[in-house]
This record gives sequence, C-alpha cells and structure tokens, in this order.
Amino acid sequence: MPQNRHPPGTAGPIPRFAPLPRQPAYQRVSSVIAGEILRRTLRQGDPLPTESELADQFAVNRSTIREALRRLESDGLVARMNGGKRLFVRRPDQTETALRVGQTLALGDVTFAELWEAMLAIAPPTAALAATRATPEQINQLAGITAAVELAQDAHAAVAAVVSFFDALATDSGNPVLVLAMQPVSQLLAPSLQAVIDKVPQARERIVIAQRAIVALIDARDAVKTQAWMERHVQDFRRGFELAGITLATRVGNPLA
Amino acid sequence: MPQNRHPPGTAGPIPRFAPLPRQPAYQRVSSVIAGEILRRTLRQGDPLPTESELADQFAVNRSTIREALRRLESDGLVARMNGGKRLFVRRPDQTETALRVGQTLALGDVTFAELWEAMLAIAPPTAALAATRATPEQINQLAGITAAVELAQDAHAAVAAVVSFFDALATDSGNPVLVLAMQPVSQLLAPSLQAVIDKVPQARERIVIAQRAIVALIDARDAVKTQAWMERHVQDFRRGFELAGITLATRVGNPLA
DNA sequence: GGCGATATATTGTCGGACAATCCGACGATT
DNA sequence: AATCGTCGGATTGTCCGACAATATATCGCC
Repeated sequence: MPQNRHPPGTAGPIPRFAPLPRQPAYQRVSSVIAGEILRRTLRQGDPLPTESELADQFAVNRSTIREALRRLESDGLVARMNGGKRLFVRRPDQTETALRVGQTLALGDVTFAELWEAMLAIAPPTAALAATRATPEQINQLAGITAAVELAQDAHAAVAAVVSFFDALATDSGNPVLVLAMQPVSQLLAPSLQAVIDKVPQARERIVIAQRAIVALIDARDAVKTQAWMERHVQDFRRGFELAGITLATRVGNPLA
Repeated sequence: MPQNRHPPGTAGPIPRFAPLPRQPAYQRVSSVIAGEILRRTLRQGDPLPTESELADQFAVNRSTIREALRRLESDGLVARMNGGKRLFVRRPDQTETALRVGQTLALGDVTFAELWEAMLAIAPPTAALAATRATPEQINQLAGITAAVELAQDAHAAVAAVVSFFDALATDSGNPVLVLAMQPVSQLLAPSLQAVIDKVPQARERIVIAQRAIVALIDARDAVKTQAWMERHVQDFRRGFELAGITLATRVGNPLA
C-alpha cells in the first residue's frame, strides 16, 4: 500500500514535489467563470449564458458545463431568480458567509467556553466603535431591540432579540469585518443563552439592564464606558452559564439541526 | 414582464408563500449526503461509494450523482486523496473557511481602514490570551517567526512572516474562533503591509522590535502588557500606512488575484 | 396596450459509450 | 524480503444523443 497518501485535512509527511496540477475540465471552467465574477467582468445580476452556449464557447460538453455550474452554485456565485430557470450572477453577502462560518465552527467542535471567550474579546471594542458611529436611528433601534428582549413572550423570542442586539451593534460599528466576526458567535451562543434564560429567572432582567446601560452610553457617545459595560455584560453571561449549570466545555451542536 | 422577480441577494417584496420546494434530484442527493456527513453517519476519512454505486443506491443517473458530487466537493465536504481518484469524506477546517471569509470580505469592498480597525479590535485580546496559554514551543516558534521577519531576503517573504506571526498568535490563543477571525484579516492586510515595507525603510525594524517585545511579554506570561504592546503595535501599522501614502479608504483587491 | 394561447428555448434527467488512469495483484529481479 | 515492472479490472472524466417538463418569448386577439 502506498503510504504517502493521506486524507486531505490531515497533515502528512513533507512533500518533496508538488503534484502537477492536472485539473479536470469542469474545474477549469468553473474557475474561469468564478474569476470573471470576482473581477467583475461578469456583474451582479447579469444573466449567465445558457448551458448550451457555454458548452459551445468553452468547447466542452454540456454535462461538463453543468458540473462546473453546480460548483459555482454551491459557492453562491450564481443562483436562480425566484422560480426561474436561468442562472444569474450573484455576489455572496456577509450574512450568508456568517452562516457558513458558524457552520464550520460547529463542525469543528467549538466549545461554549471558546465562543464566550471570543465574544469577550470582540464585543467590547465593537461596542466602543458603535458608540462613536451609531446614528440616532440606529440607537433607537437598539433601544427597540432591548424593549423586545424585555417584552418577549417566550424565551425563544427573547434570545432572538438578544442575538439581534449583538448583530445590530456590530452593524452600527460600521465595520463589516466585525459584523462577520460577531454574527457567527452570537448565533452559536444562542442555544446556551436560551438555556440560561430558561433556568435562571433573573437572567433576562439583568440582560435588559445591561443593554439599557450600553445603549445609554452609546447615546452619550462615551466609547470608553460603553466598552467597559459591554465587557462586564459579557462576563455576566459566563456567570449565567454557571448558574444555569451549563458546562462551558460543552461543544456546540450543528446550527442546522 | 413579471415584476415579482428579483435577482437573489437583493431584497424583494415580502414573499407571501414560500415557493414549494421542488428541488432537482442533484440537490436532494447532495443534501442527503451532506446531512450524513454533518451528523457523522459518514465519518471523516471514509471513502465515498463509487459514482456507479451511488447512482444505483439513489436510483438516479450517474450524471446526476456527479452534479451532486461537484456540489459537495465545492462545500469542502468531500475531497480526493493526494492524486487519487476516489472521493473521501472530509470536514472543512478553519484555514479553508478563513480563506472563504477573506474572499467574501474582498468581494464586499472592504477598505483597509476597516481591516485595520478590526485588527485593532481583535489582535490585542487575542495576544493577551496567547500570553496565558502559549506553550514554550509555541513561544519559540513566535521568536523564530520574528527572526524570519528580520532576516527575510525580500519584502514579500518578510510580509509572509509577519502574517504568519499573527496567525500563530491566534493559534496560540487556543481559541479556534479567534483564529477564524484573525486569519482573513491578516491575509487581506498583507498587500498593504508589503507596500509599507517597500516604501518606509524603518518599518520592518519597527515591526521586529514590536514582535520581540510581544514575544518577551508572552514569555513572561504578562497578559496585560502583552495586550497593551499589541495595541501599540497595530496602531503603529496605521502610521506606517500613512507614511507609505496608502489611502486607508482603498478597497482591498481580490485575494485570489 | 394588455391578455391569453401557442411555439420555442432551456433545463433536468436519462442511457450509453469510450479513453485515461488509478488500484491491486502477480511475478520477476536484486 | 523488498522493490520494480506488468497487466487486468475498476473508476473517473468526458462525450454524444435523447426526451419530458416548463420557463420564456411570440403572436394573434380584444
């Protein structure tokens, strides 16, 4: 048995020579089209040529084209209109990528402790930025979300509101990179948060108080205090986890399930 | 022309009813297989049945199976061994997702200012965590990377080393979430960093000094000072950008190009 | 012009075919 | 015994042609 083979993703012995790239046609086709989309030669909303046209242009069979298209489809670079037939060029947005990231994290057996830690690292500076940049409308929206947390009928709705608070905060920071960093974390944290709210009676009240304080500080444009309060707030989550008896080493489940 | 149609990705009017999901076979096939992989019925490293076997089992044509496979391939859920022919089950790792994230960020026209800002938010707490957790070997590695920055022949190699410093730091934080947050940022920052090193003579020296200081503080297990130094370090980057005449509003290019 | 019926184009799926090449086994050689 | 060459079967990559379903365009009609 040849022993230089190893499943991809597992580290193997140092390769002396790179395998020479003999890509199949469907890969080259999809690469070319993806390139055109990325460098905007094909623009968002443009209809893709039909499969037959593509087959003619690339001088390959339609089956080969179709395999390439599945790949682009899966990358989110092309998609269909509502119930349409033809494919259109598309550019994946942050929310979608955030979902992907969350999925990967879940697959990688991330623990709640790690998620919480990341939240503790990212949320405070993000809140600080939001304090310097949020528009009055955005601040109003944050207040509205806080009210939604307070008034939500069930724990599920409350948790959804809390998650959207963090997402809105990231958006208000005006930094798409931070949005992309925060969204998956808050999404994945949601189930454990729900457990906390279910089991710890005063949890929701504490969250509302913290959010109100944070919104007030953002409204006052006090970045430093906003950051400090947010840090305390996230620290508080940890206490909530402990009170709810959630083991921090628990691995988050698959968000799709 | 029907006006309820809109390119996917752009918000349209609120859909009254979800279109009933009459998915094509290749989608259902890939969904089923993906599900098995996610819920671990198919495990990492398992060989996938051959295309013909799958075609028999799902009672569809081999072409249909192949389209489903392209999709899974693109999702990173299956891949080939080194130069092999058959497909094996795989679970996408962080580095790969990080690339994807970076790509999305680049697509979304993120500016250097935003990247830098995210770096400023994330790197310091990450470094602080690394200070509490890095093993002696990891600290040695950080020192080695710093030496590589100093001794690198050309700017390109130096930049690669700097990027790997940040990545290693994220790894040493022991938190995969932070790795996923840092990697795309440092990757995308690389080209502008290269410009800085090219145009500002003392830039590399300053980076080396900062890295040495940070490594020393990590070695001393001083999380607070590590965080402070890292913050200064990232601030310094901004000054480098300005000295190099890089407009911070510049949009990062495509990382693939 | 707007509208419905019809014709056309396009996709989804099938069956079969064949070359290239990877895999495993079987000997031959040192 | 371990390595190497050879060979046959299995598997993938690609092609061709076909057809049903249906989205899209055309045309005639009010």
